[in-house]
Amino acid sequence: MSERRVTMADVARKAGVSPTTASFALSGRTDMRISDASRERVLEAARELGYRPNVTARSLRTKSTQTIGFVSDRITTTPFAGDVIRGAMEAARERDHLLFITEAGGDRAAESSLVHALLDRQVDAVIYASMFTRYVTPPKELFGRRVVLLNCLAPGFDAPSVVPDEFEAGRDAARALLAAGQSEGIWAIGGHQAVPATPEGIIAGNERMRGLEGVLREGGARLEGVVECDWDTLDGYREVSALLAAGHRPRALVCLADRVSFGAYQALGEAGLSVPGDVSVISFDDQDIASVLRPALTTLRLPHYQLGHLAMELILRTGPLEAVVHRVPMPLQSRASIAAPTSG
Amino acid sequence: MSERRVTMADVARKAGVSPTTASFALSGRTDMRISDASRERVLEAARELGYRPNVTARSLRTKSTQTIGFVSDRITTTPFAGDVIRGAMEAARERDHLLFITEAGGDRAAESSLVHALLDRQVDAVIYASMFTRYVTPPKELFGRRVVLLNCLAPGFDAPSVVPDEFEAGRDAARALLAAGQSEGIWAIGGHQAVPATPEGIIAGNERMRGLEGVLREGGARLEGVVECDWDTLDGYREVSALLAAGHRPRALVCLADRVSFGAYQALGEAGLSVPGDVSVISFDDQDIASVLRPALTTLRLPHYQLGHLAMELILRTGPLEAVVHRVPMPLQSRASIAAPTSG
DNA sequence: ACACCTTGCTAATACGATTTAGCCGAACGG
DNA sequence: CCGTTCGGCTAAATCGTATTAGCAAGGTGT
Repeated sequence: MSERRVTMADVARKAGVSPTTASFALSGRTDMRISDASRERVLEAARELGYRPNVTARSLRTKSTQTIGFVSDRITTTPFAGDVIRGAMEAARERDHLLFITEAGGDRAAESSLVHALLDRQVDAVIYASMFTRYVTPPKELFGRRVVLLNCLAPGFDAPSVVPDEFEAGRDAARALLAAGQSEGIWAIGGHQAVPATPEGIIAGNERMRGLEGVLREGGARLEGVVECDWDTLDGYREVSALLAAGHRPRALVCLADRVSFGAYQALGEAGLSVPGDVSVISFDDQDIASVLRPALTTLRLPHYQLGHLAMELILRTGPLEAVVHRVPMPLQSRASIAAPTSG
Repeated sequence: MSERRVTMADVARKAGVSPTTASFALSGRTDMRISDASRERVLEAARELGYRPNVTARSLRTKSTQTIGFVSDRITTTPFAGDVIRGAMEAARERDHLLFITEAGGDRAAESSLVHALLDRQVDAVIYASMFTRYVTPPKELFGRRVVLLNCLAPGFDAPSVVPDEFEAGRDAARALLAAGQSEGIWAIGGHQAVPATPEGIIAGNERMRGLEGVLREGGARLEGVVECDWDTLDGYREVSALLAAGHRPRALVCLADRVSFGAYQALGEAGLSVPGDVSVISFDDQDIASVLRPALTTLRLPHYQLGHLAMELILRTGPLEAVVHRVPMPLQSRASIAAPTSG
């Protein structure tokens, strides 16, 4: 890319020393003795010439490119968005690293070839990310490499995982409801089964439900019912409408995803029920719409940024990686959709 | 990263030829004569050993890293999202290139240091992107480099720009309204002025308005009024409420951004007006919520993916880059928010 | 006076590729 | 029979940096 860069040889020449001396002076290493005078002259020359080391050339010897690869199935979809990348990027920047971003779109062959492309460029490590929490089997090219799994689990694959703490989030949802005085007429919308149309239910759904039911039980309360539905707006709308049509009068809805809440709002509105006056609603994810809805939705936020940040931090930590599962808290976003039950 | 990679020397040894021969055989160059037999043996050896060239080592000589840098102010915000990156990434992948993604968060110093980090890694070119269409002055480190400006314009900076065709989108909005029979009581919500709170209005707003008014005029129609407001949901809600409270009865609303439409929907709903029965609504951007709203919003889509894709295509085209402005069409997403005017 | 350290530096090599220059033998033309 | 060409290969240099090995000068201890 255009005019020749200043090399270390240029700096050495200008400072009147050998490249070896220049190298040691610039890297600031003390195990080789360089006089203060020489060191000063080298640094001065480097400054004047605007010298910047060529990282790729350096990596030939040092084996470190200060570069990390990021492989994901899909980064563009709503639930698992750019915040993950941003978190990883900023953690990388704090340590002068740069991030290659790739996306395989769920195609195994593409995934392999992207991993190769990364390894060909000598990345120091790879973040293998999924857009919703699930079990994965990373491509064989990654075996034995420095890898962190982001938002996914791979039993038998020797690498740490970073995932949201869905279980604790379920517990917090229950606590929020109990704290508001809600203990009866609580329905869960979204269910805990593996729903083919929305595979994030497999892990997230089960954990959230487990946490939720546990705390309700401890608090002497229980779910009045569980409605299975796909984790999308349309199905949320349909299932809550059906629930109301069947004559049920819930006091609180725990929607397993914000998209479901959005559908629930519509169904409740059409039935003339107000949120949170007649029905409290709490859900999970904190997508963008959650804060824009009227009333604003109380929800447990998927900590996208923190997930990305922690994954990168782990990678940049020196020493070997331990195959541990790191659970990142899902903070409660307290907004306007929860209230005390009306005495009616 | 772990076990030693197979090098070209290994391949040459196994094939019983010199590294030189191996290099020529593998690169498939014909200007050096290699017998078919030798070539075959080299390729076979490479296959058996699973040889992959070390791109960073190669780049030392060739000066090409097959690597592009992406610098943006912010990629995570809603309006200008991951689709841009995806477009750029896929275009890169088609040509075996990889993308460094960076984000400066609007900080000039951070921007400079990120550009340095990219150049230190010998990127072949840089995409300089803005999250909304505006005038920029790229950091001086990029002068004289191979650069494409994405979603921004920099007069005096010798590089091509890729931007959405806002003007033509304005014209298409007017055409859609006229085609539905709407020619009276048309209000523009959002205005064409530079609104400090929402700087995307500076270019996008003006162009959209210019196109809109032009076609209306050609069609013998005109705007009944223009309401200035910030490009967000809250202000859209307020201004449309105020408009209705002042006794106006618009037949069609052209909202300059989807977020404004969302607020307009709320205001119209509260006033007992239905979309599109009483009032047609069309807007710009096609954010995620546009298709989820009831009725689904007709809008002109910001072609994020295409912008990213074209920018990368330009970069990977051989030959020098011409400082031309490329305008990418904003396709009309025809949904349910436009209808013929009621005779009332 | 001699061996021995210490200080402060440089020469040379390595990293993994590409590329230039050149070598050897066979064929070919006159 | 000699000079030239051509096919098929290799040696060596190069890219920009890091690192190992070693060298010369001066001081120190005995």
